[in-house]
Amino acid sequence: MHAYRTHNCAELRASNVGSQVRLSGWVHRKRDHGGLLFVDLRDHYGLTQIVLDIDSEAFKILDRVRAESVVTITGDVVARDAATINPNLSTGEIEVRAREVAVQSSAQELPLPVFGEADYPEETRLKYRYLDLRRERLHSNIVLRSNVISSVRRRMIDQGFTEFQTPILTASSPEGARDYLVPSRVHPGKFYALPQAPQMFKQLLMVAGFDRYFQIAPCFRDEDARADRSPGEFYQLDFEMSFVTQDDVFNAIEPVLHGLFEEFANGRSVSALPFPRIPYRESMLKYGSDKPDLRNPVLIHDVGSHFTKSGFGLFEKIVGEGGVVRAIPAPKTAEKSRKFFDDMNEWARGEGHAGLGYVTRKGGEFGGPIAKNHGEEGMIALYEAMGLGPDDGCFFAAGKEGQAVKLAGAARTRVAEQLELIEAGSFNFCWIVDFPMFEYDEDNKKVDFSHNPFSMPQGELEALESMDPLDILAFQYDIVCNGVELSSGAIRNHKPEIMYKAFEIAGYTQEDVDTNFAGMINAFKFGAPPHGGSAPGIDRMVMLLADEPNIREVIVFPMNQKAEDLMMAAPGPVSAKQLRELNIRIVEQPPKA
RNA sequence: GCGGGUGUAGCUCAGUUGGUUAGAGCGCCGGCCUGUCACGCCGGAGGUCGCGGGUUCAAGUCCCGUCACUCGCGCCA
Repeated sequence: MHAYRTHNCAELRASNVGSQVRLSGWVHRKRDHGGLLFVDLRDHYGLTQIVLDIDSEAFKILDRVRAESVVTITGDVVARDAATINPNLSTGEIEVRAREVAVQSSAQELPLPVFGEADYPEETRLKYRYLDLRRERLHSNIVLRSNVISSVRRRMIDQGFTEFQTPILTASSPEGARDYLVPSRVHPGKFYALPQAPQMFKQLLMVAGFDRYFQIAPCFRDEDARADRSPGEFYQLDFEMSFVTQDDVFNAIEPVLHGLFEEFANGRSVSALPFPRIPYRESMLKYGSDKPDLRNPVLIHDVGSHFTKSGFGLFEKIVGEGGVVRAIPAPKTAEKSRKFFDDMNEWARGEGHAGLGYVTRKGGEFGGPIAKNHGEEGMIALYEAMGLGPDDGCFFAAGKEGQAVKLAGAARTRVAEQLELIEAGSFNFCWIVDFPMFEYDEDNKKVDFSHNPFSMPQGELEALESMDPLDILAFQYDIVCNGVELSSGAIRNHKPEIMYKAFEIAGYTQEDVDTNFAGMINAFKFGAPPHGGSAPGIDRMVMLLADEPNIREVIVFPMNQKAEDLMMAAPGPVSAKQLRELNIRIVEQPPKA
């Protein structure tokens, strides 16, 4: 008989009754009846009930061990009485009557119970991650993650992509985040950077003629965390394709994402192919965001033209000064109290906005100061333009365009949450396309790249030379699901002369480009194919599929919000010897340990 | 860097207007129990109320500061 097990803890059935078996696992739960002891033995696969009689040697041993100790049980599979069958357990028709017990590892009192579904503080969960990982929800999330990754890999290979590994110790790449730096021992004073993404490498692989690249790529960015953004490191499905247009990229990756989400949807619906394509400007107007949640049916309207001459002086003034007025419908709110509308306004102020105006409507009757001053005739025209009904209320975000768009977008989300309008159980995908190539940087009073400087401008060199830079669009796109940005991508700029020109518009010289992006710009001078790609975030996809609100729930060993690993105690100090070898001196002592 | 929330037993939490010895459930320790599967019953141990200062006859509770965790803003395409 095998030293540890003949079966796993989810395997035994009525057909095994009569056989002698050996099981190993964790003591999940004990139920001591004095003369009789039940133990739920747990492993990765499931639970099996062990029974021990008071007079057995095994009883004395198991009676003493605490929950989460690891034991090996040898015994006989017996059928349960009809009355004691547990239908909630795959092994519920049988139990194992123990003859021998070996304690492989006994557990101390636990800082974090494994049994049950209670919530525990993040700090405890992270410090004792290996215990948290034994718990059902987290355990199955991590298994889901593994299944998602192998499905992605299979689907990409089926689409003709080839998997590569690119360097982890490299030079800074052109993403905009802070780099993680690694000091070089061999070159005192010089540093490697961990890749924020394998951007340049994948483009160089296209130059090298590999045609279709992908990688489940670790990416490192030294930026602060969010609920959907793990600090430090994350994984992308990074891919790149040669001789493609934007539509070719969409057509290649859409079936992968669609198939993947269908595979793990578990009854939830997935947007039909092809996914909707929404121009950036339209998205900012209708959804107030470049990552719209299409499960939310509320659409924002640009209504400034209704207020060029209005009894409501504030909006007239804002429009007159070049500002905008955006309306956010609040459908079927006739029965909502005044408090609902006032609370929304209060919330907007709390978010740092000047306020969120509103109009109420009940049975066709308008209410609120805006309606009163603007006049019924004007309100009817406004409602007709938006297609709103006799019991629909409406909120207004007014001011400078940037601010108003932001407020309108946030209000759209909040209205839908409050009114419970967001469709449950669906994955709604869309592409956001036609991002602007440049934007005006208010801080530095100059034109700068709005996203990736290596995107191909629509219209190429001719556009760069003839158009107002702020009107130039790029072959740059984002894929969004349920309001979560999965990734951005682009058709790349593979022509040095266009690159130099684009950088010139953003205020960089040819020399700047040549020094900072030497590897890539040189490569483009020796025959580069047109190419493009994208890099959907793996963690975020798993998060959506697992229906988890926090990205830590789908990462096996995550760091906390302050980018610390509480279990491994990282980051930590290093020895003086290590620092000497690296020619590094700490100039400022940290405040305290 | 900024703003919100939280911090009381190993864990999850309650604790009224500031008022007696700070409670409950789970877990732990001891005892009882032969059919439980969140087993049940009896008993027990376990507390720097995050930390520091202040107000007060009296502080878990009020005030100031500080720390930790977390959510958001900034940042991150």
